[in-house]
Amino acid sequence: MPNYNNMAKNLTKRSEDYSKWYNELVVKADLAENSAVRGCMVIKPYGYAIWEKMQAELDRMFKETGHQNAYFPLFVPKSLFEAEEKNAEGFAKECAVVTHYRLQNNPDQPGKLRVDPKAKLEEELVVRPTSEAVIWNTYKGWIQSYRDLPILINQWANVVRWEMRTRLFLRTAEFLWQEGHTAHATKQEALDEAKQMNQVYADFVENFMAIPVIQGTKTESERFAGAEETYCIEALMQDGKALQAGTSHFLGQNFAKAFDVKFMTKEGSQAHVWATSWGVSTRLMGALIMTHSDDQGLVLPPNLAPYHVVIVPIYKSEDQLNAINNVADTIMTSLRAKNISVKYDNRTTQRPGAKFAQYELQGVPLRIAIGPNDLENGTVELARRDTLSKETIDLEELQSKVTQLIAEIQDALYVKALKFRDQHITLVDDFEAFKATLETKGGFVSAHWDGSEETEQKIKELTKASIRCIPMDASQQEGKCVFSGAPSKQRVLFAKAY
RNA sequence: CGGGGUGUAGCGUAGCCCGGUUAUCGCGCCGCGUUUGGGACGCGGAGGUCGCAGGUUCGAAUCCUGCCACCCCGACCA
Repeated sequence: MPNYNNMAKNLTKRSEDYSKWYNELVVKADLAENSAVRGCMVIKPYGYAIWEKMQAELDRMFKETGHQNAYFPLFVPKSLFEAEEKNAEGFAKECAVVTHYRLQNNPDQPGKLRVDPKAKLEEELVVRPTSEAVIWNTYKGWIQSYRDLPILINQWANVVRWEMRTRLFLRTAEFLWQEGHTAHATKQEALDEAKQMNQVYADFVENFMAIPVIQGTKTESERFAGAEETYCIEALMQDGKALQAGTSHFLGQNFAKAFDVKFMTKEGSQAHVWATSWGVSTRLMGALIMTHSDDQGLVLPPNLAPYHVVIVPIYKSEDQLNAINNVADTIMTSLRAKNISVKYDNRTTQRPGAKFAQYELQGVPLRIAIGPNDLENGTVELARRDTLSKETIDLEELQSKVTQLIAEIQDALYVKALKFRDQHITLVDDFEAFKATLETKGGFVSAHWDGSEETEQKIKELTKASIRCIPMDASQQEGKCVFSGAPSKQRVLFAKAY
């Protein structure tokens, strides 16, 4: 029996039946035998359906907060890319670069192609690792007056970061995400926007994905390249490692200055605009898996499940199947009337046991089984995925029961994850305990820090734990740095992270 | 780019040290039949450049050399 739990806890583990498990959602891209394009993933329909649910809800939330969608080019001319120095420096090591625009037949190897040396680009194009450069270059032409502000735009796109090492879901070479880029007349407005969007992420991840998060700010060394402040949401996975689930950056005037984006104020003077950017990616699907899944496979919160309920018929004869089909039709009509999505699996090519196992692997929240006994008694068997419990209930109660359970499961998943997370936040005041906690228990360690980058680095070297965030809601408290003993005003959260 | 490991059917593997019939087994796949309340069973069948190139040999999955790819650990990172 493969240990699916380990796979759920740690997506990086390679194991006998690993592929069978994640194959429900994605497969590793197998592009070409000697291709350098590795660490990309193919998102299969079932996995993509989950992503679409996430997209739809985020999109709704963005629009509710006044944002609009737009789309910007994939290619960034090198000269634009390097305009904001810190940003360019931060991403330079992981850029894919287009140098040519044409292939031709290879005279030395008939039937093969080669890059046409005459088709060299005058200026190389960087495949966007993020879109600040392209977008700010564009905003420059859109902004003249305070009347043009704010600009509140989001784009759904793919980006490429040529990481040295990739991890399925968590760090693929190409990934899907959304990136919001806003421009404001005042510093305060931009700060409020960055915080607001971090709050939107926190709400989405907690309420919709049932994953508890901690909001905070990043230390300078963990900050986004080119940002003045990075807000983040941090989640804890079942294996005790932290995962950065989303970030929202206050960019100050760095990009406005780099791209010369100025506007005329009400008072008639020229000023640089203030900026934010914020994003979440398909990495959230990794967070979903590593937070909720168990030995039998995925566990999906109802909000994200491509279908809430699956109906499996159990029959011996064709007559029975026909009778069950009728009952299933009635059930589907009744549930769909309550906006519950239902799949009826009456394939004759699979046996019930195989179907049960498949839908558990897929994490479908509720399963209804209808068999000969149920036909006789006017009942169905209702099983929930999160607790793996089953009960027999009357058909008349089904609609209300399912409606109630869907809300209950969404809630139960969050509560369970929250309990686990809270049990894995350990307050620590000396370095020995700090190390011991990380070794034996994992999770977040809440400790005092003297605020110096040097201490942060040393701790990382010694324990592999980094400062995940400086929590936003933490109370001020006098203390001594867990490493240096220097005075500190607030605890921060350390953890080993993905 | 450093340190370690692995490449045999769609997936997972045995065989390799010690060279010798037609390359092993399981899952999956196809056909027929019996089955169907938790991943069915029986019988039959299809599927292989043994990572690639070269060498040694009467003979190479097995030994030698070179190359390539992938995995794990580091540095990098959402």
